[in-house]
Parts: sequence; structure tokens; C-alpha cells
Amino acid sequence: MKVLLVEDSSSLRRSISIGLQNLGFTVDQTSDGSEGLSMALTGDYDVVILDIMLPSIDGLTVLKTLRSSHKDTRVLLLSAKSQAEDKVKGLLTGADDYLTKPFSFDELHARLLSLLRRGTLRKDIDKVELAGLILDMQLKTLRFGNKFIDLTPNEYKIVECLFTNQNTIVTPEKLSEHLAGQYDAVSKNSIEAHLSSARKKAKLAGVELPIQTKRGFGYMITP
Amino acid sequence: MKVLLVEDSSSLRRSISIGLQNLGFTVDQTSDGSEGLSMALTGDYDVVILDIMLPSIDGLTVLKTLRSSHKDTRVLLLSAKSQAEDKVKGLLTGADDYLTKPFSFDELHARLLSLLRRGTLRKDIDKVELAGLILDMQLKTLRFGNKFIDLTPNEYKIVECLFTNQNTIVTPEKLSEHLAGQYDAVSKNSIEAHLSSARKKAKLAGVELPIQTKRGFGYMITP
DNA sequence: AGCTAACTTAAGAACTGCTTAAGAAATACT
DNA sequence: AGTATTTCTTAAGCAGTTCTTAAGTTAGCT
Repeated sequence: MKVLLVEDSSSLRRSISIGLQNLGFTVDQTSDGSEGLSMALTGDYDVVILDIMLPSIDGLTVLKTLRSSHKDTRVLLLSAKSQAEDKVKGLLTGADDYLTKPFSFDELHARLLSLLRRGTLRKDIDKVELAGLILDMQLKTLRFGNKFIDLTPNEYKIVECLFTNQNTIVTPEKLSEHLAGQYDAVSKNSIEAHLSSARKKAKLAGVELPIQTKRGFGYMITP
Repeated sequence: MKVLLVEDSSSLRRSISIGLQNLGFTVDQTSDGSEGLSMALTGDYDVVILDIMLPSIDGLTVLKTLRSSHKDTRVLLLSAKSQAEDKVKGLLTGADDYLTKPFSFDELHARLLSLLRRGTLRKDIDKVELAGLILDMQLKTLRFGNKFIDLTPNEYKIVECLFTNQNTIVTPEKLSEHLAGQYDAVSKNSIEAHLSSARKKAKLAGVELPIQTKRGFGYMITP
């Protein structure tokens, strides 16, 4: 479990870092905002613990940049001020949680765990990337680079079902169930038509959907 | 973070005080009710930890006086009795939380943190700005520049729900729940009608509400 | 080659969400 | 309490989109 700690105060940074390391986390740390940003962008961190007040760039700006570059690492903001303005702004900018100084190490630890357990405030985990295609289950969108492939609801649902069932054959029956529920069926031909349309739209955007058809069985995503 | 501790028992007072100071709080303390009251009124404390049984003036009276002078410092009451009567009376008088002796230091600490968090949240989560539109959750108003867009309660609630859920799709079901509570649903068409009306009013004021409809899924605020 | 499954396309059917208006319900006022 | 006003819900029409269907085409397998 990799954590990036961006914190100005060296004493706090050291104590948090040591504490987390004792708990088995891998911790990278920096005191500088812009360095923190580039580390967050390039490194593959599970969580970034980010102080708001930092030298060079402040935490909120780091967070904003991080989010606008579509990095979906989870971010836990730290703030010395109890000013709620900060909190609101932070959470709106895309923070997943927020902690006001002073806080106990136990509290930090608890938040970190709850953040890592996916059952928390944000659900940016609901993203699947594959061959340059990014499926966002939150926004119900598929995009290739920064180009959005505009799918209709059923087209999207088919793609979603396949993206989330990589390495397994998905039968038309299963797709039908995914589209219409258990009691209302969608014809196989209808699914074929949707998928055809989705493939066409993707091609127009410059990609092939990585969906193989397994003749006689169904469809499969090739990793 | 400044804390005022008003507690009769000197041993308890000392141990709490030292514990909190170790955690980074600034702690002022007194054993006397009337002294505590004047300190609470003049000093700028984030939280007052207030024992109910005190010399000179009892804790509830201190609390009442504090509230009637419109000080909105958070107050955490301590009581030796676990009698529910006290608890109810305390919370009714305006306490923010209540702790029964004996309690562990960790428990106190946790309550304190949640109180500080709650306090800041409550105070300030009341405004969201977006594309020139300012949503004031305190006053339940939406305004564009200095022009108020006069929304009905349900229209407002819909806009509020969407403004506070940026970057996520909000389904009609969720909106319905937000309007009517969990058990009484509001029809989808009714929501559509409200939103239509809200959009119309905004347009009349010279803005488009930044609410996208994601056909087949719900609505979303565009950042 | 022959058979069949899957793909594609286009047209009409079905559906979705927006809007408007009118009656019902709730709220405020006298 | 009764009345006036506002707000909420419902229904219907409309425009635009999406889904399904069916027929023709392509591709895979033996």
C-alpha cells in the first residue's frame, strides 16, 4: 500500500511517516507542493495525504491539478485551519476526506483505512482503463484520450458489462439481463445492433473497441 | 485550537489538560463556574469542556448564560450522573455533546474532534459558488450576481442536491429521496416539472443553470 | 462450397425528457 | 375558521432520441 505524504512541517511529516511505516505502509514524502504534485502524477500511489498550506504551490492547487489530469488517486486533505471554507472548497475540488489539525495518529490511521476500503465518500474507483479507453462508471462515459465517445444508455451498458468482466466470456443472455433486468429480455439481434453502433462510434473516434466475439458463445475483452 | 476546560476535580482537570496539550491543543482551565463563564465570554475558544457540578455557578447555568449571550462556541458537557434527565436537559439548553463520567481520554478526544469537525462543517458549508451562481444553504437562496432567483422549496432542494453532488450523476430516485425523505416518493415527472421551472426562472434572470441531463441516467453538474 | 452465426443498415415503433396548463394540496393571512 | 395565495402534482402534447426489428451482407467454420 503506497502513500504519498506532502506536508510542510518536518516534525509532523516524520512522525506520520514513521507511524505509517510501522503499520506496513510504503511512504514517500516531500515538503514541497510542486514536487508533491509531480510525484503524485508520476508515482502510483493509493492515497495522497496532502497539507493545504505548503511552499511553492498550495495544497488545493495541487489537488485541482491532480484532478484535472484525471488522476483518480484518493486524497486526504490536512488543514491547520478549522476554517470550514477550506473544508468545503477542498471537498468540492475533489478531496476524498478531510482532517483538521490537530488530529491523533489513530484518527489519521482510521481515515486512511476507510479511504482505502472503497466504501467512502467518493467513488472514483469506478473507473476502468483498457487500451487507452477509460470507462467512467460514475459519469457513465467512455473516452479515448480526451475524446468522449458518446454512447446511448444501452450501448454504454453493454460496454460496461464487458469491461467489468475481462477474461471471461459474456453471453448475449447475460448482456440482456444487464440491460433489461431479469424479467425483461432484450433480443440477441438488438444487442448485436447496439454493439455494432458502439464499435462504429469508437472507430470514428479513432479506436477499435477491444471486444472479441467468440462465435457461438458470446463476447470477451482481450487484455 | 483553543479549548477551555471548566472542571471541579483538580486531578481530572490536570490529566485532561495535559493529555490535550500533548495532542496540540491550547488549553485554559479553571475550577470555578463563574470564572469559567467570564473566560468563555471573553476568550475566543473553539470548544468549552464544561462540568455540570461546579462551585459558585453550576454548569447548566453557565451554558444557558453563554447561549443567551449568543456565543456559539461548541460546548461539551461532562456529568457524573448518567441520568438521562441531565443529558436531555443539557442538550436542550444548547450543549453540542455530552459525556458521562467515567470516560476514557480517548473517548473525550474523539468527541472533541467530531465536535470541531461538526462545528466547522455546520458553520461554513452553507455556500457553494458555481459559474457565477451562488447557492446559500443557510438562507436557502440562489442568486446570480446580486439578482436573486426566487425558487420554491422543491425547486431549491433539487438545485441544492445537484450543487452539492458535482461530478456525479444524480438519479431522479435520489432527488426524489432528497425532496420527500425516504418513504414518500416524488414522481419523476414532478421532478422534471420543478427542474423545468427552475431552469426557466434562471434563464429569466440571465443565466443557464449548469445542469446537464444525462439521458437514461439522471442529472449532473458540469464543472 | 455450403451453412450458419454475426454484422450492418435503415425505418418505424417506443420511449424519454421538456414544457405547459389545470386541478389538488398545502400554506399563509385575515 | 374561512379565504387567498402559493406550491405541488398530474396529465397530455411535443420533439428528439433510442430501441427494435427485419432484411441484406459479411465472415467463420467444416
